[in-house]
Amino acid sequence: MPAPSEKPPEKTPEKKPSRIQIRNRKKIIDAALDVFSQHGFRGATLDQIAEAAGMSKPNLIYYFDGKEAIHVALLNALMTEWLDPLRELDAEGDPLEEILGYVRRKMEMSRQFPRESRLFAIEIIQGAPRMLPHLESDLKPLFDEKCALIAGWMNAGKLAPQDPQQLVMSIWALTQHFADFDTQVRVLVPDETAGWKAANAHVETIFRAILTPKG
Amino acid sequence: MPAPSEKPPEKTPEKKPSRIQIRNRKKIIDAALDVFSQHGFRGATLDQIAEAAGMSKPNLIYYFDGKEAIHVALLNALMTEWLDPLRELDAEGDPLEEILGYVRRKMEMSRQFPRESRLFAIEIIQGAPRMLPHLESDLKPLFDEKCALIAGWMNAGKLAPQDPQQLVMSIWALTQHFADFDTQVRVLVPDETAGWKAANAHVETIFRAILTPKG
DNA sequence: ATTATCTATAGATCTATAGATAATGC
DNA sequence: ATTATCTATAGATCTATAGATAATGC
Repeated sequence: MPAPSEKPPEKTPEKKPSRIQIRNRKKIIDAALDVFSQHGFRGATLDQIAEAAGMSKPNLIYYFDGKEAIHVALLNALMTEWLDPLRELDAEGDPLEEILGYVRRKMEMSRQFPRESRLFAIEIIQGAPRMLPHLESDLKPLFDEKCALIAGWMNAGKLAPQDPQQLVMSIWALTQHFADFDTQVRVLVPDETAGWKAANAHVETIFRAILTPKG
Repeated sequence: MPAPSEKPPEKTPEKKPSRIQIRNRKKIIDAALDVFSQHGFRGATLDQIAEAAGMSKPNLIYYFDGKEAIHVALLNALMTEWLDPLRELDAEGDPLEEILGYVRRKMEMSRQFPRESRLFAIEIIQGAPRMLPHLESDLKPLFDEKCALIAGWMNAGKLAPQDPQQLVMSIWALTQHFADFDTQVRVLVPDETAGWKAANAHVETIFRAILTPKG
């Protein structure tokens, strides 16, 4: 057994960041969201991020260890809030309304945060090289927990029985489509306002139809 | 009015390509599909394509005008067959079975041709810089035509009434999800065979539920 | 004193071309 | 003769660093 150390057990001796640190790291992360969500990791350049952030390229590297560190920091920062709507699925609520509420929140996120949706989409399509650990450690347990909750609701006869995993993935597929494939949707349904309204209604119809327990 | 020309009206004096031309252009396009579908246009390099095609980098440029020409040729070559399942939607068939058949064909394409699905997905997510004209000229007319057909079926009481545009986009969103987000699906539903089976069943349930006319 | 920013540039990577050589088709 | 392939490399682009200068916080 080692002798007790003099030092208190401070694991990371990081100083607290200054106000400028905080502000500039945020600026960089937001600029990185713009650039990475549009071009993917390899297609994005530090020049583009620096331009979008309004600072010089070496200054980016002053705040982050490099291009990859910026990307990882961005993914980390967004992952938690991206999963919040699913976390809010409440075992105490009315099952059908809980799930429809989740669907509505996801649609709202697609409308308000399309960059985040596209960032994750590109990363996953490309094999999630920098996000796979997060999928395993963050997404999987939450997914399993909520699938079990939904399965319980089905067993109690509150929802039409079906594969809970497929149900949740269907919600993602449908809601995120409108953010990720916006370019295509705008070609086919030029009226954006009417399109969103119709999309919301259609998605709600789908899940009401398959979830409402029969007789 | 110009005097009639001596020459016959040959528009493009291209010679017919040799067997080697055809074989090598195919090899390059297939290699490009591998690389572009995984990394997107900017993230892909000619080195990777050359390696995948088993030929030297300058040799790629001998067969195509450059990186962008390869990408465009690839998109052109795939667009037609990618839309074939939708073209097959037959006005003479049974409406519900026609649409369920289309859904099954799309699921089968996601399973068999995930690279093609991802190639288009990345291109569209990034704003379709090299595909927007095709969306307007090829996809849009076909989409409008088939939406009109579906609307007719609904008016005739053969299908439950709903927004045909949203219906078609829902089919795309759900079926393509399993190809594009395969990495995530594999984390959440590790058993691939069972996963596909459940996915097929679930997607079919959804469209049967919302399309079957009431009463 | 420490933190933040800038200019200049090294070194790697990438697209594309030049120009020579090899293979193929009449 | 024409088509196909290769080596070598020019020129652009990109990430990251070095090292000097400016701004900020006790």
